[in-house]
Amino acid sequence: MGKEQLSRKEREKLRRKEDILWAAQKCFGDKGYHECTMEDIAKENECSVGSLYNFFSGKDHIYKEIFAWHGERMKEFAASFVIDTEDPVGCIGDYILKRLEYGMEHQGFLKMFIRNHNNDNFADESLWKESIWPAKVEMEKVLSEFFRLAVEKKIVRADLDIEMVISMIEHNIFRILDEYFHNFCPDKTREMSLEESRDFMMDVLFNGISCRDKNDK
Amino acid sequence: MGKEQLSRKEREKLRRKEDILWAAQKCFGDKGYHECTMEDIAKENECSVGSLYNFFSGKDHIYKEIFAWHGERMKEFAASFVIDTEDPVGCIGDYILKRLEYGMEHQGFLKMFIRNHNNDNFADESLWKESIWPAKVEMEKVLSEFFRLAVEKKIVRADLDIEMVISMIEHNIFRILDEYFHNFCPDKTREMSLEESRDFMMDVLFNGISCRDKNDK
DNA sequence: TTGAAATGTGAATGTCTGTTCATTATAATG
DNA sequence: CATTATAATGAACAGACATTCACATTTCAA
Repeated sequence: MGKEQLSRKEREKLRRKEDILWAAQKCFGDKGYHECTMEDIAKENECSVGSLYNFFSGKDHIYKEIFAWHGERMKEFAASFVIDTEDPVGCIGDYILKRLEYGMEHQGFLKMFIRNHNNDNFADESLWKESIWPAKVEMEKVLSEFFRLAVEKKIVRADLDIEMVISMIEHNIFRILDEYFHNFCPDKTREMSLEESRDFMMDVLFNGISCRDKNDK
Repeated sequence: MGKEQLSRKEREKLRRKEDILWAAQKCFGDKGYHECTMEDIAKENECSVGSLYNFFSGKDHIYKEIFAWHGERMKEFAASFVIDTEDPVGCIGDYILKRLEYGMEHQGFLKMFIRNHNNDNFADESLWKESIWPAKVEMEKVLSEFFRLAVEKKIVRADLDIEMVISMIEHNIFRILDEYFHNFCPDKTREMSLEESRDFMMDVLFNGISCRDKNDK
């Protein structure tokens, strides 16, 4: 990303755009696309409704920009992984933890993401296909490579459909974040760190829940 | 449910109500609460908008009735399970398959359910708490009992938080149904029966993805 | 300090859609 | 068939909200 050809003016404008995106992300995340009004966003950003239109052509433009922004981020995220051929399982653990951390840092977006995944909001196929799908593919390629290595090293069973396993992991990541975000059930004061959640998930995934032959693990 | 104290009139009225619920479920499922208009529902049900108001007080009343209806169904579903103390794992497999079948039979509702779970639509807490939560609890109690037995019989590891495992299973059920409903990725012609999906999920869950000591399972 | 360009503002506008209701059609009854 | 009760209809109404725009405020170079 060429950065220094921007004048101060331009940089300021960009920053203000990102402020709006941030505020909007929070609103969309909390309420969903339709329940979130332009006034909500304006209030969250401490500006007037009209101002929003100085930066974006409309509500769905804002919505799409949020996805585009994170699409880029996710691609960078995928590209940032280095493969440690000695320890593919460690890499997988790393990957999962980083995904969880990203989710925690961007709650608003994650909620938008999950909702959109469930086809909600204005069902704009292109939004999904253009911004997020390619990034998702990149990320899954990374996992895929780790698993290829793990199978090669006979750490992971060779008889499984790895794409399925990856899909399970992806959904599990959302499940964990889900449980952090929602508090449907405040009676369970399940205080678990992201690391612990990750470890639990990997324990079950790799070792299974069956007792081992002798006693148990 | 006392059934025969209803006159023919009343039964007809009830049937027409259920017709509307069915049509509405399809629309809400396809489009989500806000994108689905009363006219959509009327069209789907082949009647006029005004007619809907002869049976329901408004749009959200219809929405809530759908949840209430399925809440009842889910409670019956939970109550219908008989515990085979000899084979808890078989029971678990049965449970999962039946859940998948129910999901396939009620796609519209399932999509509504997932959306609502993600806090979308008109965020009416009471709807969730009153109709679905109790039913969900009942269903999870069934699974819980199966697992208690399985642990007792030393089939399943005793060192795991079973509630977590159940949560994983529940989400996996949605994941599988999700993949059946959506076709984001039409290149994968992954033709898998519900049984196969269930078996895959249980294989991974019980045995894990790691290679066994000698070779593999 | 000044004036012109950029940015901010919120009341006014138009559209979309849930709801109502006067009217028409259908069914039930004797 | 005549009469009454019940249900269906869709045009009209009302409110919510995205968008616009005329005007106010700020910024900043000269």
